[in-house]
Amino acid sequence: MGHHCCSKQKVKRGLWSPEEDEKLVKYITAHGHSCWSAVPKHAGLQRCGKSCRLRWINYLRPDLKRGTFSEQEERTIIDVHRILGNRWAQIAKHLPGRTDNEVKNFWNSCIKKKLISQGLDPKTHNLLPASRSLLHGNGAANPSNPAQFHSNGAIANGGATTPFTISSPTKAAYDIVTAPPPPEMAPAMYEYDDVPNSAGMLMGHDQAAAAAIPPGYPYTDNGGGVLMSFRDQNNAAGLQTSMDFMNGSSSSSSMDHAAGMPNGNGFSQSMGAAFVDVTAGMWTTAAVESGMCAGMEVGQQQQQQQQQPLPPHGGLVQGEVVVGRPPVLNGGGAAADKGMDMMDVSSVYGGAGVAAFDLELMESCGLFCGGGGGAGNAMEQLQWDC
DNA sequence: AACAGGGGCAACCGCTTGCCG
DNA sequence: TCGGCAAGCGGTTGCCCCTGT
Repeated sequence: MGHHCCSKQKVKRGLWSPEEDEKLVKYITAHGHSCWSAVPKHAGLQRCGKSCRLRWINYLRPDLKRGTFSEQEERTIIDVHRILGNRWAQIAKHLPGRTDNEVKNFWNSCIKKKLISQGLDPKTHNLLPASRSLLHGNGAANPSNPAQFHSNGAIANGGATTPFTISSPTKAAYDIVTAPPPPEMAPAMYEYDDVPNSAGMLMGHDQAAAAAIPPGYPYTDNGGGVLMSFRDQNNAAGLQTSMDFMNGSSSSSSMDHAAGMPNGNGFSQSMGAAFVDVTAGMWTTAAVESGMCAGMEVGQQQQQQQQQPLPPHGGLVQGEVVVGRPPVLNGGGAAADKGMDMMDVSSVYGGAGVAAFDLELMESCGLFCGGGGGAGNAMEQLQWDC
């Protein structure tokens, strides 16, 4: 039984021959594919339009990246899958040059097994019951194993929670990035001081380093909140916007404008859950210093990352912040209100073509909680094309 | 050398979504 | 508002190749 779209015509099925590929590529290159159902006829192929479309998207497209997945790509898939589940097309959007089919196959053939071998449920990313009991037994953690590390982080916080990380190299019009710190601050702000010990527990943050932040530095808290900066990459002047995720306010905001928000605080209010994709060191420094989030712990995904200096802007570096439920949140933070037990936020240095912020992901996570600021459902207003 | 089994990948199937008249 | 059509998407199938026996 063929496709309903091509049941009337005799179509070939199965593997594509090089000749067919050539015909299709020639035609698409010359004429594009305004209507797939018309493509096979005009290209001289005995295939249905759907088959042509699949062949083009999954195999012939010139911008496809072939070959094995890199470690970074693998991590991205795992991270995004933890949030989105089997939404392969969405996951593939975070991997330039990869198709949903490719990601799906890679997951089924490789990652799934890896996770299982690490004692993780590939569906939920939680520990499998057997592994959970084992870990409760000795609490050993391997810092070089991110998946295991996550799990131990959750356990250490007493939670049956599912932390997640986000890494979103997408083409967003607005990237949320953190401005490079002043040189004298770089070590304190960007180096991870917090190294999990052998039992998988996370050590406290380097208070001395946090205290070294000069008063008035834009990324420190302003009395219980956390500020972060948005840089409009389309703005030649490099307009920056500071936002306070705990207190639900922001300065004149290009983000708000982009989101069609007339006032200057709607976006940040919706972000009351303090979900930020911000440099982990910065975020935690500010948070810890302010004492805002007593349950916050700083994780380390890779020992290597901790020892590396601040990467050049444009690179992609992922850190991780594991945020425990704070006993008290200032300013009506939605994290406590909505029972968000734990967040695990990647930090990404966004350069050109790298979005450090993905609203779609956040929406999927239910992170836009309304924030109690009367801004309504911000996501309904945010029609961003991620 | 022949065969079986498993893994990986390309392609298909069918449902959903979005657009347009 | 409704129906038809095309595209998008996720799950599934089937083929090919590699490896072990």
